[in-house]
Amino acid sequence: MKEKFVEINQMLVEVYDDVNRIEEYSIKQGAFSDLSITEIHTVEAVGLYGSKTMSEIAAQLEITMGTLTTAVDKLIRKGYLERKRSNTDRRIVNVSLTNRGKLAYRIHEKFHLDMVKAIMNDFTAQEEEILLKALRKLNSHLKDIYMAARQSASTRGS
Amino acid sequence: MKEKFVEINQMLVEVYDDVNRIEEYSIKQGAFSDLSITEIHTVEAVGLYGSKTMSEIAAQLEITMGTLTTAVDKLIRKGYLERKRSNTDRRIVNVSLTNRGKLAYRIHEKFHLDMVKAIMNDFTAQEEEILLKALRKLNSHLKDIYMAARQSASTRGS
DNA sequence: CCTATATATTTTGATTATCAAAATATTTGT
DNA sequence: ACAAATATTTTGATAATCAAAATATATAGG
Repeated sequence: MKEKFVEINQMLVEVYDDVNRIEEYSIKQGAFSDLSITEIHTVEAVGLYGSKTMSEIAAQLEITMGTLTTAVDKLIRKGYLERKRSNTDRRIVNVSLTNRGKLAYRIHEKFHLDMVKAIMNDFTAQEEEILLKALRKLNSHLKDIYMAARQSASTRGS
Repeated sequence: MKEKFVEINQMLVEVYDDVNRIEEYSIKQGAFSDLSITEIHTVEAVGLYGSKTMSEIAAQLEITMGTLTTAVDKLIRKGYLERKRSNTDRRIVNVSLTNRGKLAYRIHEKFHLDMVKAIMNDFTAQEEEILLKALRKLNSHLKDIYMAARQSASTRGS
């Protein structure tokens, strides 16, 4: 029994590392080699449609706004993002993707989908279905664990 | 059909992010809060048994030896690692875990297994088996993709 | 047995990602 | 109108990383 857990853990760790490294390599080739993984993720967080505020993006990425400010500065310099002060509330900054940013978003998305397709290639429809179900469960469990950890981290000492 | 790929991709991305964050929180609590995730991974790479050379560890972690040198310096200062020059070849440095390092290793390992156990708790034996199979497949596919990317990255321009 | 070359590691100098806390600008509640 | 709250940026610091130069040691060929 423990054997199985050990192997599942091993698999998860390796999958994790591989995904990370594959993503890294895939960016360094390709048309957007001037973006780091972190930067791609910021582009992803801004999203294709409309704009988001600095607070929204920072919350989604779980980084401080200070960190985000410098990240956005650089992505604007590189031509992927746009910054616009809100007219209704001048404190708020609305960040959106430029056309170049949208292109980067779509290409990165395609890379992800291609990877999934390659993986699912020799899965039967039934296996696919079961995997999806298992992943949903796995994901929801992780979210629970994560929320609990987050909670205990933020209330410690209070 | 594409729908399913999109969801599987989404699940994988979220699992990835959650695992990362859970690990981070779990370290920041616990007895070894003076270690970062990167440092825990270095401890893991050194391993419980015997010693490894700088080159071996750097290769395993896919970082340069320069990076590793400073990482090892700090982990020695913190009492997790030991450095010893080989007697048979004075160029070689053998790195091993101290008792404190071994304890950190075991506790981190336990954290991983507990997480897997918590996740698998309400999986049926059959689901467990299928997830494991899927993970094996996923992992082997990722390794293939990874090797190909690595190859094309290292031969580009030659 | 020397010397050139190869190997293992460390040092140096730089960059990127990150944070917490202070500063700035703007809005809102009383 | 002004104090408190909110949104963001700036500042000053640290960690992780790399490539290239420097150092130390080993090995192979004459």
